[in-house]
Amino acid sequence: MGYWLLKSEPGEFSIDDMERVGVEPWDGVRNYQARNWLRDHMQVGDQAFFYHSNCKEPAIVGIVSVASPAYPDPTQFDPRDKHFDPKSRPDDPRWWLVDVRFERRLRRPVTLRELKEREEELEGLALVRRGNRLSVMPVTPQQWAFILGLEQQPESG
DNA sequence: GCCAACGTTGGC
DNA sequence: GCCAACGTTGGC
Repeated sequence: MGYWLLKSEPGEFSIDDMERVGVEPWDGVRNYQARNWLRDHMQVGDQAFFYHSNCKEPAIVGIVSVASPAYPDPTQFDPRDKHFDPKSRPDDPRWWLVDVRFERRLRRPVTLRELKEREEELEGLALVRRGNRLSVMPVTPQQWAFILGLEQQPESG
């Protein structure tokens, strides 16, 4: 079982939206490293943290699961879509996605600030590295378990 | 292949 | 809204 973290701007698509729709195509990823994780490493059934970025309180707020194998992101071929990529060809798609399924909310948001305070335990997690912009990143089983442990504690600091 | 310019991300 | 960090682009 693989573990991941997916960023989403709550102004665009929040955990509320995720819960309401149930299953969502994770489209719009336009970063090659993130694309590679999606396309080459995600497996159906993998678990992922749902992270709110670029907002008042950046935090992990929920858990989703991978609900489909990777397939070409249809928005790259739609000229009216803001994620349209004129250089991508249907016979050689550049951008891929998976469907994700809502699993649950965390008992409380586990904030970025809090995660950074525990950098010793979360060493290597891209999210807490300075300047990181990756929107799809792997999480180790140890990091996954540690963050689930944080969820069970009241926020400190 | 270098690297300056530019656009985007995302915390603050 | 600011701006540092980073990825991409394109001239050379």
